[in-house]
Amino acid sequence: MNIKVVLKQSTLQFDKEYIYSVPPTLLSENLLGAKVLVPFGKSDKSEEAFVVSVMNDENSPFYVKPILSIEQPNPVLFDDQLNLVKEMCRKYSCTHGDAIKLMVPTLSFPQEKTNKTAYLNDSFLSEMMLNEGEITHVNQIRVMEYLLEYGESLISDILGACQITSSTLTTLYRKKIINFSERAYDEVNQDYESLQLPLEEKLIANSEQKDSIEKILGNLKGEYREYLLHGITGSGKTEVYFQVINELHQQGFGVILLVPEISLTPQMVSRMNKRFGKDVRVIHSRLNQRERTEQWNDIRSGTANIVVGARCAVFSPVHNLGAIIIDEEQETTYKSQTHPKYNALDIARIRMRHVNGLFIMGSATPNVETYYRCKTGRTILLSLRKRICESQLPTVEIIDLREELVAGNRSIFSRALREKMQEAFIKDEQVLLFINRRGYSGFLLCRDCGYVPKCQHCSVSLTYHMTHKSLICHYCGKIYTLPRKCPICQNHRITGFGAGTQQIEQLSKMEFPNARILRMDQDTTTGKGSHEKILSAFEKGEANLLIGTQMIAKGHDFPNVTLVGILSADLMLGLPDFRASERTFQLITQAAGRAGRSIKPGHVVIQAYNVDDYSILYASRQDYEGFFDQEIAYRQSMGYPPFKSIGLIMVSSDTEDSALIAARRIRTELEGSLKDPMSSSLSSENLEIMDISKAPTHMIRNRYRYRIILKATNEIILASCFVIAQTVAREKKVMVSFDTNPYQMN
DNA sequence: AGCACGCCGACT
DNA sequence: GTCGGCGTGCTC
Repeated sequence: MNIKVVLKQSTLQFDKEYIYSVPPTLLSENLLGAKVLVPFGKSDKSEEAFVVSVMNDENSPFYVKPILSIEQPNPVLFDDQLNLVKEMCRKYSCTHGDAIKLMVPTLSFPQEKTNKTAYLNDSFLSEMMLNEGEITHVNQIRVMEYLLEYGESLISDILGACQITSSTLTTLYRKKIINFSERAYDEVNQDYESLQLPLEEKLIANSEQKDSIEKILGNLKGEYREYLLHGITGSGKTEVYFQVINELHQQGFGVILLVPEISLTPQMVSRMNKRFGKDVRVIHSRLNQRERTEQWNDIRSGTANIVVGARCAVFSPVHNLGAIIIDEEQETTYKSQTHPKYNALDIARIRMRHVNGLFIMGSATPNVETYYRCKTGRTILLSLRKRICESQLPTVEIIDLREELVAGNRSIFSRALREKMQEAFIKDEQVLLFINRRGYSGFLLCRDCGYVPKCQHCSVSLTYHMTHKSLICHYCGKIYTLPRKCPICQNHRITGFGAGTQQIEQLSKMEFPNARILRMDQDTTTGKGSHEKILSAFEKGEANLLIGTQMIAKGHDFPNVTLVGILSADLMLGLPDFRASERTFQLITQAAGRAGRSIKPGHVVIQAYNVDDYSILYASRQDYEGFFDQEIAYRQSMGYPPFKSIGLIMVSSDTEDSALIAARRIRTELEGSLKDPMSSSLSSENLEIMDISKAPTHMIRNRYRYRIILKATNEIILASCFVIAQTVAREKKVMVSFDTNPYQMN
């Protein structure tokens, strides 16, 4: 018998289906989706491969080699996953192996039953020994940066995340910078069988929720259906998900529920556990290889058939998959940043279409692309308009910061915001202050000559970390000491600039000496569960002012918050990104949704310079429809998604010249194929090639970056452009990466 | 990506 | 004569 296989390890140039024969001794029932070893190439080197089809006819056109062995006979990939692999190759121009690696855990060597962890030495942390003299190796810096960010972590996680071997850890241990410890197996892994189930009762749905549930479940006719649950925060989308999952589960279907970031949604996970007990498995990026494999095995074997997880969980091998639900579908975390740069929304659509199931999205501020699908009838729109508890929508006030300047107020707090904050504190009510993460990270500036310290390896300003008294490059992770004086003009007036969360905290302390302040950002959320700690401390009223980035808008309900301030709502509008307006609208709407979640009326103060921008105006009125109408007109006139697909080719090399030369070559190559109708499907009708430009971050990790932006009528066109780019890159020995419809344009 | 083939210059 | 440079092309 003959089979077609694809290689786990290959490149675009030779990635295709290869035909092999199966010797009679190896014949088995379940070959489709199995993992096999095959002899490959002139030297017959043993390669890992996956069976993608079993051929009935024996008359293969060429000589076929027999496979060597069957590694895993039970299908490692289900039929719908095999289909997904093919679609991903087409859509993202990745290899079969690239796609498959997202679907199977890569447990290369057996691991011990204990979980060894490493953490930064306390004395090291307190003495702040961070300086360039002692730690010079990039790998060691990476580890320290990782541990600073995540706290105590599993060794396997560190090795994987920092791309290092254990020798680096040994060195750091010898230098007394880190320590090791061991945690018991059970601490990390729940014992699902002994998990006693105080199963949560289902709540009574209100009429809107009931209507949505009925519409979704009424359509179980074995046809593909796609829904958008459009509901403001607090309208009870979660309960709709749960009742749908419950019904499908009763009927024997499996379900995948995606959430933006597991660590921000502990309630969702615990409610799922309470509701569906031992049938639930949780998948997220903090799992180590063995934990991941265990969860995956339980799902693949059918021991559990409900999966909650982050982006990567969309590939789970769930039996009889009935639905994929994506909560907060507008979140950027659903788009992968590494090749293949898939979007979980697209993956879910492909999978559910193939199995004729349900694809359900939920959001208060849907992606423009998603809402457009509703308008064109491809997605069924279900609206939840009422908040469950009888709370009122907050009142919104827009402050023009230019007028504040004219009035002589150069503080980051407008007069109105300061007044409202004082009022709230007097009434013993709570305040949330949002700052825009992007463009707001603090950096160091010489007040005399204007010098800003930059990373030696990346063309970005270094971020000032007050807690570690150091400068850290957010691109490569290198840590620098804080200069005492300006290296250019030797002056000492070199200080922090830009309103990072830390500066805002300090300014708030000065303005409101009586406020009890909590801050939530990268620095205060190291270690597991720290998000949760800060949020619940605030919920309990241990502070009356919480300052943070968008992350404070998620998860918790704060009934005593009556005032929300957005310090600079329009910072993102200046970015060269076609999604800037959409992101601004989403930020404001989300932030506003945090005000007045109970009987007390809420108030929102939006500070901005571009107060006339439609994203700010519509957000202040909580008018999604109005925003959408204007935004979709803009997208159409400019030829942006969903009307056309944007492709981004990034060429990088260790010299400026070679990167630019390769980028030019790619561009001429692409232009050539436009004019040559015989060679490809590309034409000037379906593809527009922009000029080469320096990437906004021109250098990262010592590599120079140029980009070419493409506008095409569909994504398949882009995929063929990427193949051309890839071929040129191989010739010119440079690196290329590509992205379709990126969420960030840098 | 590897790896073999193949076609030229330098060398024991 | 042969060793080895790396340009080109193939991998069931």
